Amino acid sequence: MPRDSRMSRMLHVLIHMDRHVDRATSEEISKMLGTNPVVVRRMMSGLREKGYVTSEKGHGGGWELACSLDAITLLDVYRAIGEPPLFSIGPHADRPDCLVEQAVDARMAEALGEAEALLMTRFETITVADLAEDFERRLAKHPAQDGVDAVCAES
Amino acid sequence: MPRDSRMSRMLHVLIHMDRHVDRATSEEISKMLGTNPVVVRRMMSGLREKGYVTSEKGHGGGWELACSLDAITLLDVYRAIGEPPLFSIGPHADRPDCLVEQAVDARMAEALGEAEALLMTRFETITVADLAEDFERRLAKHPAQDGVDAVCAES
DNA sequence: AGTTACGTACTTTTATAAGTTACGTAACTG
DNA sequence: CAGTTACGTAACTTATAAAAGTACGTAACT
Repeated sequence: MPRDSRMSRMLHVLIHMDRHVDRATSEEISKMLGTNPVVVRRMMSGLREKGYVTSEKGHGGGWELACSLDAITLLDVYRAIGEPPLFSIGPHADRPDCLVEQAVDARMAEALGEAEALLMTRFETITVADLAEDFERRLAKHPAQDGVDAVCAES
Repeated sequence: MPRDSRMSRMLHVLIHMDRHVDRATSEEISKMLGTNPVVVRRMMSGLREKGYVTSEKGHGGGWELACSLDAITLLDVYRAIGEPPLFSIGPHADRPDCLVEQAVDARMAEALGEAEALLMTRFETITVADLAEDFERRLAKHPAQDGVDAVCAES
């Protein structure tokens, strides 16, 4: 199974919307991400529910940022996309009968839980605005490519 | 894709081999885990390469523990099964052209890397013997089920 | 020689993220 | 108000990577 890239893609979109466009349709965003408008709507609906973006139907409709990027943390985005499973390792059975397995799984879960907690605190301290600044710094170091060309050539 | 449960299963096997049997064939182990002997050989081959178990062919052959459980940490087992990917979230592209994406992915990788590092240090401090002790404690609290019955009823 | 059991290349199955189709609804345009 | 644009969403299909399974080879013992 492919790895879940929704979080990375949503961050990508948020920064683009802040820096490069006032409003964008799902169609436009989907071209930027190299995907399909329906996929975009699906991914962005979680962000809308949390109030980070708004959507308008009909002529001149599309998506718009509803707040400043420094008001959105990576944790917010992670939650907005539905807190997908973090780890690709884990126990074999949900409720094993074997006591050995129970002991093994409990300790593994403990260690994984600590790692998850750390990741969540890291996500909480990073705002999307921080990432946008990272981007600006990268842009400054790539003077050869100007403006939009350095951005989403293919994505 | 199903979640990778090899680590949990290998720990399970190591503890069983220490407590309940001197030597076990892949066939026997596979019944314990509810799987196929080939799967067992594949999973255990990494442990053999690291010297934690030995295997013998032919009559009376099978698998045997080659060291004490307190000499094996969870990190050792994680490495022995080939250090599989830990996370099920990640970037969409391997080497994105877009500078926004690069900035996003870099920070995400940093946070994930810290979580991974923490998990590795936790794995390093836990020995398989620690898990075996956890198991003994659980067994003491379940006097109704005796011996092997409390172990791998189905697994 | 016959049997047991590991070793491994190759094939099949399965889980899940991603993508697609189809159709509904809301909002703007002329 | 008819036509067009664009989001909303359920249902279905595809792609892909991990895991499981099959087949056959080899080593070791009786």
